[in-house]
Amino acid sequence: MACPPIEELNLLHNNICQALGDPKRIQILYALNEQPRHVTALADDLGMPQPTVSRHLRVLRQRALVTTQRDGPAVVYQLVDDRLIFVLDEMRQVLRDVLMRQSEVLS
Amino acid sequence: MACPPIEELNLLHNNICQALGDPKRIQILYALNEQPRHVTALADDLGMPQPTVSRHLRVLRQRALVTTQRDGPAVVYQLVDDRLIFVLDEMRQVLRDVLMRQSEVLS
DNA sequence: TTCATGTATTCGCCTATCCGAATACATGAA
DNA sequence: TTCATGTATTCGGATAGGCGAATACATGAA
Repeated sequence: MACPPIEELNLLHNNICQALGDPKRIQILYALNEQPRHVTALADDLGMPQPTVSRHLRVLRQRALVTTQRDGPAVVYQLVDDRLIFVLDEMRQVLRDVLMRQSEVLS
Repeated sequence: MACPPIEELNLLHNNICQALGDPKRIQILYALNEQPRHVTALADDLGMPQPTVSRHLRVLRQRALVTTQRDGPAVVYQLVDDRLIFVLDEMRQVLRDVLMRQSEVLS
């Protein structure tokens, strides 16, 4: 039950939490969980400019949350670990519950 | 397996991911999980200035991740839901596994 | 080598957020 | 009411991170 050492919390923050710091990156993670994709396919499917997607993917790649694989001139991105989505889903569930309890108190 | 609607992803981002966007706030969440505390106690235990802690707590409070309770002139903060820590621990575990696999590949 | 396709980066600007220092506010006791 | 304690906010400056537009780079086919 002890707090993890500060170095480990910084690791957690730098590698995962910071990567989740933009809603578009969360959207990209969910999209890649649904199916690995080319950069252009992601951009089309999510309605974002290609450079924007590429920049966000770089952030995710630098933090080792996605992996890449060449396919001719294209690059296929995929999630490095399904559990990232599980964790996001759990956060959504916690949020739902918290907001639910909160609205009950207010009523 | 479909992606959640963008509005829900924004909710998730605004309420939780953004709150995890500073390592000091993660530290505070872990500290509060260990034991609910006054602002000053938190500041002392974590070695942060009181206004800094207070500002971070406001962020957590506005996102409903902590609750408050008056105790004379002091204010006791506590985690709104234990699962927040479970989620953080799971993220740490995923990160450990990913980094482990990565170092195996490199060797 | 040249071109078409697909991806990554750079630039400049703008906004968000952090911090330290100072100060304002809230509570309860005397 | 006044004071001591504890908490919250404001201010200014610094930094980080986002975006659009333009451009550079990489790959494979011809």
